[in-house]
Amino acid sequence: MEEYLLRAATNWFDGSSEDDAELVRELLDNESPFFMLPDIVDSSQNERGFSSAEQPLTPVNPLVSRANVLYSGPTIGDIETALSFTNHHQQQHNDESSDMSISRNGFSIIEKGLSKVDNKYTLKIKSCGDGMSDDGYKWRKYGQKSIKNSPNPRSYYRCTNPRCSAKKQVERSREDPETLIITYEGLHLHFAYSHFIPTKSHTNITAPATTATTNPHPPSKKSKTNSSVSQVEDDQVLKAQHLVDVTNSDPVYISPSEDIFQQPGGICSQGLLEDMVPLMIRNPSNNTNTSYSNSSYSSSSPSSCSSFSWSPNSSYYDFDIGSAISRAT
DNA sequence: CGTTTTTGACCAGCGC
DNA sequence: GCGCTGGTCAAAAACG
Repeated sequence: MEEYLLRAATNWFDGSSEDDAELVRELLDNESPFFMLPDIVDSSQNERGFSSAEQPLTPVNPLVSRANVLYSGPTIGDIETALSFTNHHQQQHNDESSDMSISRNGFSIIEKGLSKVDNKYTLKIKSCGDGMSDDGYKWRKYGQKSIKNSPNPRSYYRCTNPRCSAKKQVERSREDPETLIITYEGLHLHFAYSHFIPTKSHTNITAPATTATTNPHPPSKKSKTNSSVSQVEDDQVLKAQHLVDVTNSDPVYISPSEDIFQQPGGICSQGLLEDMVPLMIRNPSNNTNTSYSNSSYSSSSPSSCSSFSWSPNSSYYDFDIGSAISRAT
């Protein structure tokens, strides 16, 4: 299956770049700690999700249509709908099963929800007690800044996957010290690639009509460094968009509020922040059973792309999410 | 010893 | 131009 994907993916990139092929090979490596196929990883017969020729190709085709979601993106309305669903669902879930309930993890409630500004998602969540958040990705802290007139520093994180440009900032709300403000930026493309599954018509590459309206990186970057990062991201986005439009010259937007809910276990499939953010707060409690399991993966990297866990054992005043995650695991 | 975190320095944008 | 601020870098320290 991997060879099939690689061959097809190489075709998607016009076969002009070995780097592209290398990239796809890496991204499609099911043993990569950065990558998993969430729809099948929870197979009880195969801990790693897939490895044999028995894995049929046809079931992945729906993912192609789901890939169209990537750059059309959920709207705030979708997210709000999802959030309202989550609150209801979580209540039911807690009634039925208490092992992973949010309250037992000392965390929490979506207090103020999610907003989107300049293609950045700002998530405000209220922590209970000394709880800290872990959105399921492995982040590397690259900076911390004291904010004027605020006792709480802001921490900067990058996705540990070198191919991925996703970033987030975490700070504690000035108004409410129990509220964490997490700002997500960029895309978990290394995860998204997994869902660009080819079909028989995969040679039909068209220019994406949605680029202008869905480009996650508006030309508002300030610094030189940001510009270079933006360039890389744009490059990745362009590559991904080639993939997105592989099978459908007339992309159909699939509302996540309809589509993701139909997935077994409600697991996020795209891994894009636009999808991950609403999803991970929508369904934080039932991903443990489907979390990535790979003994070769470093013990310091607890996260799978679709797992979602809270890390209750951390210092409230340290305000260091990354450290909290590491310590908790 | 390799990896991750810390933290001061540096840089660019912005307002005055 | 200058100072402030936010974001990033990178060397040192800490960690496992």
